[in-house]
Amino acid sequence: MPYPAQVQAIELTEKARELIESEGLDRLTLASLAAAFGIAAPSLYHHFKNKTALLVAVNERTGALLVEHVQTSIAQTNDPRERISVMLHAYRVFALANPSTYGLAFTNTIPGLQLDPTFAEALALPLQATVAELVGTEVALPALRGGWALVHGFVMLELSGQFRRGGDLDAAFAHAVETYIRGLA
Amino acid sequence: MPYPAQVQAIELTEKARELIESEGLDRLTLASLAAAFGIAAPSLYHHFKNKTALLVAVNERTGALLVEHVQTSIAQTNDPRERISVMLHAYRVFALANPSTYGLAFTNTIPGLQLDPTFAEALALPLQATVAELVGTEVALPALRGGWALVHGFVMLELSGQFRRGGDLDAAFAHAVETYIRGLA
DNA sequence: ACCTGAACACCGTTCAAGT
DNA sequence: ACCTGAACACCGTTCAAGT
Repeated sequence: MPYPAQVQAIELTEKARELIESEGLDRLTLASLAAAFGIAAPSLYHHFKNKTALLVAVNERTGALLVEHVQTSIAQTNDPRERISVMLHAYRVFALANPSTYGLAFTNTIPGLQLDPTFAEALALPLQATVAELVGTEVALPALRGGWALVHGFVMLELSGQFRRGGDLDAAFAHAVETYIRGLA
Repeated sequence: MPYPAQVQAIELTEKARELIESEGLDRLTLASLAAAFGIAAPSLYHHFKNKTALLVAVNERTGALLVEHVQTSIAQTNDPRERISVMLHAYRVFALANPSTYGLAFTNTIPGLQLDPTFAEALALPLQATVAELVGTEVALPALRGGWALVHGFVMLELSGQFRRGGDLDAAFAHAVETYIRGLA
């Protein structure tokens, strides 16, 4: 017998993303998510295999939003060095604006939560040619990885409150990015 | 009435650290830890306020081990650039050898788990003078933070399996470190 | 002071029964 | 096909009672 679906996987994923960001990951239970749609917790198993699958979907959404945000930022300029700089800064802005879900996407304390393999590629694609232009095709990949590591590490240390000796973190980040790009020459 | 203690907080912390590394964080329950000492789970509350307090203790131990490992490495050389390079490489070696506990120390998905504030200082101390020698006292702090961000980010991306386009990761890391140090000039 | 068994709250998950 | 209440397993935590 047909039964009108009261909820869709995409809505659930988006709501879960919002709840993680507003209430914290530990406050997101299947019961609380279901309650937000007026349904019971077991109903969620018709849309996701289990809670991990739901979180994986959230991470894919986070990755897509990040890629989108970063890609729109690079239209601003054509100079190779500035393009890299703008992209790394845009990346940080997104991470700081979405601390809980960004952190979740890269955590290794919860098993089975890896981001989709195509994510890194989508992120690197618009920059690969630019970087190759600067350092040559051969070292373009390691150079990109270093830049990614720099932003990711800075943001994660920031978000876990490790920079406690004061100082302007915006300036420190800008300095780190400049230093790395200068070293690429 | 006196009752001989069957277990000490330090032993519990160390065993917890080992279990997290060998079995995974999700497999460490208070019952399993207690069972490893032949006692019951509620007994642990005489040594730790709750599970979070136990994990904080584990993180402090991880931080101490990391600082120790990194500090012994820098005795090898006196050249400023090489000192920084050696330290960053030693840092990565430790993180890769202790993936689960290193990740736990910097996760932001579990509330209340921040590392002791003195940790970052202990880590920076032996390098601060060296870096100042290279870039001046004024930018020594941001320069250090950038270096820390680079290693931390690289290792975390490595550990969460984000570098999936092949290539020699050891070489990529060495390249990133060289690039950053070159940029410090 | 330290340890225990019993009990509780919470949460992910399963399932037979409803529409 | 989708949803539900009831039930179960697991785990962190509390507590009164033991040594």
